[in-house]
Amino acid sequence: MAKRPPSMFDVAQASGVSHQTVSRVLNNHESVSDKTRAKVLASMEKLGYRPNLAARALVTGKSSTIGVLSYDTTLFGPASMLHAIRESARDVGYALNTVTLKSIDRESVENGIQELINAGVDGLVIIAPHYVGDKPFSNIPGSVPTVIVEGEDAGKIPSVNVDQILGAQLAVEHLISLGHKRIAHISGPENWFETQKRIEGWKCALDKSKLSTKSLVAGDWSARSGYEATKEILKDPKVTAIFAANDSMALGALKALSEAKIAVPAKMSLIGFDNLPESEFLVPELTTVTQDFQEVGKRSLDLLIAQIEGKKISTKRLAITPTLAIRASTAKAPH
Amino acid sequence: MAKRPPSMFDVAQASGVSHQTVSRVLNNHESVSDKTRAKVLASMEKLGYRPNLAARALVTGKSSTIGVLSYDTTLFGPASMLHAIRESARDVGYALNTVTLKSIDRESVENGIQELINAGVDGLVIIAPHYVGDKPFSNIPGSVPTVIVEGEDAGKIPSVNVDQILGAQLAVEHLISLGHKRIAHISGPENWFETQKRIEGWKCALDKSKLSTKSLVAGDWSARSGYEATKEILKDPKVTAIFAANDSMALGALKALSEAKIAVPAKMSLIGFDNLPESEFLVPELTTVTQDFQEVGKRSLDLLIAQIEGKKISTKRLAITPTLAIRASTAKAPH
DNA sequence: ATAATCCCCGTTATCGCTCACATGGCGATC
DNA sequence: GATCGCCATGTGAGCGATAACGGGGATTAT
Repeated sequence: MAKRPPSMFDVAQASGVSHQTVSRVLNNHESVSDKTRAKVLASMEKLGYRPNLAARALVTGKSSTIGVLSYDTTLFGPASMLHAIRESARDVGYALNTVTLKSIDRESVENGIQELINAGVDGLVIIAPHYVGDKPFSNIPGSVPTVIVEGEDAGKIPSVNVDQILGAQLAVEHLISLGHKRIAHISGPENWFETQKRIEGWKCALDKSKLSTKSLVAGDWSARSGYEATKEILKDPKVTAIFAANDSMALGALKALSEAKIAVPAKMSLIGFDNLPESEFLVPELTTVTQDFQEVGKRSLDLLIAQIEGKKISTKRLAITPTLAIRASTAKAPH
Repeated sequence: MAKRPPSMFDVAQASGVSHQTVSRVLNNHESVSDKTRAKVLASMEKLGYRPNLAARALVTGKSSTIGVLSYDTTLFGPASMLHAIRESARDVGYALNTVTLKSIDRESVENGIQELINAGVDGLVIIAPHYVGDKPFSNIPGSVPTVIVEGEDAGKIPSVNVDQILGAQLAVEHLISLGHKRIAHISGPENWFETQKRIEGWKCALDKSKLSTKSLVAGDWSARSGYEATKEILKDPKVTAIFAANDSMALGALKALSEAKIAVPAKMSLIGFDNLPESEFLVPELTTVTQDFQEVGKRSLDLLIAQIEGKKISTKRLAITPTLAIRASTAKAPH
């Protein structure tokens, strides 16, 4: 027999004031004398009063919830991002309503967005690492504050991105500086935003040094795909360095190289992307690019909250700078 | 100028019925003629009507949201679990409100629970891999349906667990069957539930075979800690096999063994726990224990929904059976 | 002493929905 | 043909909070 939990009226009655005064205390309204405030707070404590969020949401039209649309959250990147966003959101008093997509066709993206909007979120964070075709996110009502993370530009929606091109350039230029001439790339799946940017950075760095041979094999972020891709790459004996678009694929590459009895870094240099906590403990320790997910999460939430609170936003495009962690898997080119 | 979105009354007016009829259509109530139903649905479509969840939650007292209390969701285990729960929840029409804990003292656990309850969740999934001291979760009102995942028994709260003891036994017995006599264990942090269970399974298996030497070093799930722990273990030259309590630590162990020039599995067998997607591509491929997180998530949600809907629950303790994935990192003991 | 001004607090309406109950119509029953 | 009963629909209340406005009492100004 769960009896009805105490409402404002119960608290009001218990402390001999009106429910409105209770509401004022709750919202830290100023025009309440210290004495009554204390009285009300005492009654709230005594009765174990908890405000009913649904009722508040109904009347204010604000749910104090932000919606996050994401993709496979078992992957290190999305998981870290989500975690960072959650932490930031909690700090500013927002709950999270997360929808994860299984596939990323246009329809499921729109469904996910619709679902979140129906749930009454105050704002939207879209972790959109894929290209979804033309007019993405067209069904977001203009009234819903939105931030896009790691996604393609979508009109005037603010976005936060790690500078993927720069990250790839850092990696490849490091290899070039070590004297490598033929640097293969294991990319992510074609329809990912990050994939394209990293390819672009890789190509750009090669072009800058007039290295025209660009051997590219696409993976799917998994270790298995890195393993397979590397076997493919090894058909060209001139390749002396591999830039994998993430650490998992680099790990798979390591296995393929080991099976082919090609020493890393003596005969082949290898570089990854993401800096998994484990990467430092691979054999050999993996040189990789570090993205500050924490920072991305924090920044995107700042941007979102600013919109929700109706503040003017100065920067619409925020780029986070990645850094290179140089470790043992890269060395001077052989010869 | 965001004008007010259409409400039931708008739909009612547009289709010439009462708001109550609209409500009935919305909730698939039977006593509505096909003709009016169609008419109402058409108006809803035309006006772009979306039910206001907050209003519904207010009057029904149900939010169609379940709360999840979890720990560091960047770890593979919790992340997978969370993902599975989210999928299952969505399938049955529930949203998720997740709170992640930074530390796991009793107070933050209770705060987290309180926070979720205040938010009006219909049920609670507590992923509680730690021992939190006595009377954990004591502040959960009896009226809030709850399921504990991977946690210690807490009175009459239903729980779903992977059989960690069995998992550890499988691992250790596999090593024993290969002739290993001295099998060291790298455990997780002491205050984790899983740590204790895996230690128990390890000890139990050793006892069964009358192996009395039990060298145990505690790690913290990280690759680094596995690396350090292994260096410690190697001080005893009689150890021929290591059972690490998760794959990340096993990966760290691999590095320490490589540095000590101890061949795996020729001189040392190594076994992990979790079966990370990457583990199959380590060098050598890692033998490990597989937990079906998907299943755990699905089962726990079933249990929760059953409670929410007031059904009788037959099983209060659900154990999921782990399996052993035998790969290249384990082999016959040397000599 | 009277008017003006604040400060505190109460009254009433409202958000969008569901629940409990009332009502009208039509066929079946005797 | 009057009674019953069921089906389809409407009416009114109320969920628990905030918003807008109104009003008494003490303080200050005139």
